[in-house]
Amino acid sequence: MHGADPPTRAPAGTAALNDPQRAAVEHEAGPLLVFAGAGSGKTRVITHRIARLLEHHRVPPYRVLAVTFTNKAAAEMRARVSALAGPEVTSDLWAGTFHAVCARLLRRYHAEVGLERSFTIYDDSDQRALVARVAKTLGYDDRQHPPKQVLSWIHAQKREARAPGEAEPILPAHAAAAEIYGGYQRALAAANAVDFDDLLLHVMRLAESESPAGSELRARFSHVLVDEFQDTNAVQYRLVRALAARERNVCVVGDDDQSIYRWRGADVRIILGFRRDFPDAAVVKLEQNYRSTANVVRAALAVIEPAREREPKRLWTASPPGDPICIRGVRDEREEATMVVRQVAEERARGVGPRDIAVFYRTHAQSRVLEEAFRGARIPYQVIGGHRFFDRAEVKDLLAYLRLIANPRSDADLLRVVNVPTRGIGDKTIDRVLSVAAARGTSAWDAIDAAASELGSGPRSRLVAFRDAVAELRRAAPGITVHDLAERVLETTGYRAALVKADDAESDARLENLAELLGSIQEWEDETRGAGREPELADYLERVALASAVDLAGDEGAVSLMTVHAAKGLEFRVVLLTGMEEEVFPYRGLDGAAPEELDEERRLAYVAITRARERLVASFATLRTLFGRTRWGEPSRFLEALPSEIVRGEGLARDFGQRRASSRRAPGERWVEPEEAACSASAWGDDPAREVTTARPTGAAARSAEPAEAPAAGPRLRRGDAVRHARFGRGVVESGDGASIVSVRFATVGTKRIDARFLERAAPS
DNA sequence: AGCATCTGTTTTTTT
DNA sequence: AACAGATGCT
Repeated sequence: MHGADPPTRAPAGTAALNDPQRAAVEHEAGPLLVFAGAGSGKTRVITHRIARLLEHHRVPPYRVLAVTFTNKAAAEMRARVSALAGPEVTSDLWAGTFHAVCARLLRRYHAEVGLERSFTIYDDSDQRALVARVAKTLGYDDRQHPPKQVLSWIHAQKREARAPGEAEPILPAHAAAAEIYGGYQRALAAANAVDFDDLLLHVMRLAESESPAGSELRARFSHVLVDEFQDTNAVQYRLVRALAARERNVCVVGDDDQSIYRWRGADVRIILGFRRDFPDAAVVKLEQNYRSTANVVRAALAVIEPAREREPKRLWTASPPGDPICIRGVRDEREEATMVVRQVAEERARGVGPRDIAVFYRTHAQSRVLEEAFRGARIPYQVIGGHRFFDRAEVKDLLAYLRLIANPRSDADLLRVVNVPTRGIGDKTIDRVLSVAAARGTSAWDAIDAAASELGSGPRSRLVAFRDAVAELRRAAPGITVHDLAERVLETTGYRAALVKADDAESDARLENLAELLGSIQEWEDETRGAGREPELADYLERVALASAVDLAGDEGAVSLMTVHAAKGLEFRVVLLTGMEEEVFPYRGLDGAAPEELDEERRLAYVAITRARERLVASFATLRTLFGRTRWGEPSRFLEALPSEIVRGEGLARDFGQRRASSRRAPGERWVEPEEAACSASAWGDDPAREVTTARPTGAAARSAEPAEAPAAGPRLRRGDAVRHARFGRGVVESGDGASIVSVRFATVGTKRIDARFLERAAPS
């Protein structure tokens, strides 16, 4: 499913489907629930089923809705249906993520929910900024009500389809949050904007309503198919139920073992809800895995089986055992990165293509060391997700201009660019405009004229000039391509000129990024025309707003680095699973993990393992620095769970037992025998550097990177302690709780932040 | 207005 | 360790 690999294992054609697959494909009418184990040919079933609906049952393509987890998956589905049923039918097929499908429907039914057709989709930072602004207007202190927390509470409400008035204030702070929620929704409406949740909520409410649009929506699709159903939230489910209400031809496909998005409102119990709402649903279980070797399947089962509350099922495979699971203990994350790079080089030498190799980690923070190693080894790689291209300031600026042109009422965008580049529109002027807007309940754009009359002539003329510049671009927009519009923005706003004038390394980089953005716009326009549609600004902005990490990944011949979450739905010949230590994976936040959370980690590990077709290499580090903390790590319980007969390397369960038993090893003890550590001796075994890299640190003096337990720290200092510094003299600790850096107020030089090692205790004055 | 600096803050996972 | 946001300074 990743890259251009055709499905090689299960042959094409309906005849080649196995029994349950065929049952799911040929299921005639009415609700259908498919439990699809990892690698069980789920995508085949969905594509064959759609092709059959189109060909055999003569269902018009525009009456089929297929919801996928990423837009890339939708595109692939389209392509595969085309291959089966002919290309002409699939352009009218409705296929996309919940969000993309709803955005498209909203462009049609915008008036019914009080939006203009050109509404803007607010991303995370837009949302947070808006919450902060609303909270401030309502007079709330942002320390007492941090926008981030308020926003996440608002999201929690919206995921349960609760309007501001219906929200449940459990804590006192929630009353404030509820009020902010109300103001937030009003501000969105004034800005002709929606957030991600609104895309779903608006359409759900419409589809459940008795309005003409509601009945139209309920009759619109004769068949609704939902992939990755286990990660559906309450709103998404209600939406599906409503859209399928008329004909009840709803087919949901999922795997409760792969439910990994509880934290954003997905609820496996939705499957129970489905069975309640559609008691007559046919149930099909796809249990044969075609993707992976038997060893990989066994490993995956060993990890998932202890999970509570699983749908009874039995994943099996007819594949040969294949290579054992390779487990590698390394000293720290740097050595892990070295190991990963070598393994990749070895796989490449064996003829495995770069696209067939993936490196997984639990959190994005782990990617940096890996990236450095890849760069050092000059191996092409791409990071999926993480710090995104579209997060860069200059890219956001240009997009903000484009969004403002499409929808001038979008306050978030106006505020972002009104003084970028600097044009003498300062805080005072902006405050004026905002307070007029707030007083009238309009957007900032609509308040400009009224506000301008209250301003002095200088600020007024600058503000009006900005308004006219945007208005002029807006007039020009329909007549030119998106690319040319973006180009014109850079020219007429002076944005490019400002960067050229600055003439330093940073502005050069920014210009390059902008050139890249322009190039990608051009590329998108070419693609869109190639698909026979006229590229429109609104479509482009929507695509940018709703693209997932995987959607944005190029198809270059590069090794992919990604979080396990991003790997969902993908597969690779070789998977390198890094950071397999307790606390890292399973991830343990500050508070101890609840059992449900641990189960989610378990399912996440299951997803990770089942991505591998041929080979799985898992690594753990004795010492890991993450989020600025260096700590000892123990091998993950998910490694311990693996049966020793399918494992090679030093991952045998009894080794773990020994290591557990002796929490502190004897100084100088080697716990990695080189012969054992080498899963394939060729690349890893015969390296002179191995002595250094695989031996565990011999006591505290071995390296400069020390674990938190044995820091080379000065005295443990607390607030109020009197200290002495060689140069600054006497001082008093102002903050710091035993950490190595403390803040000290000196009599001589004022307050300094300083490493505790340079301090000694002094007698209290 | 704009810069620098400092501070606190944050890091699970994302449409 | 890295970042964003805020504050204070020029």
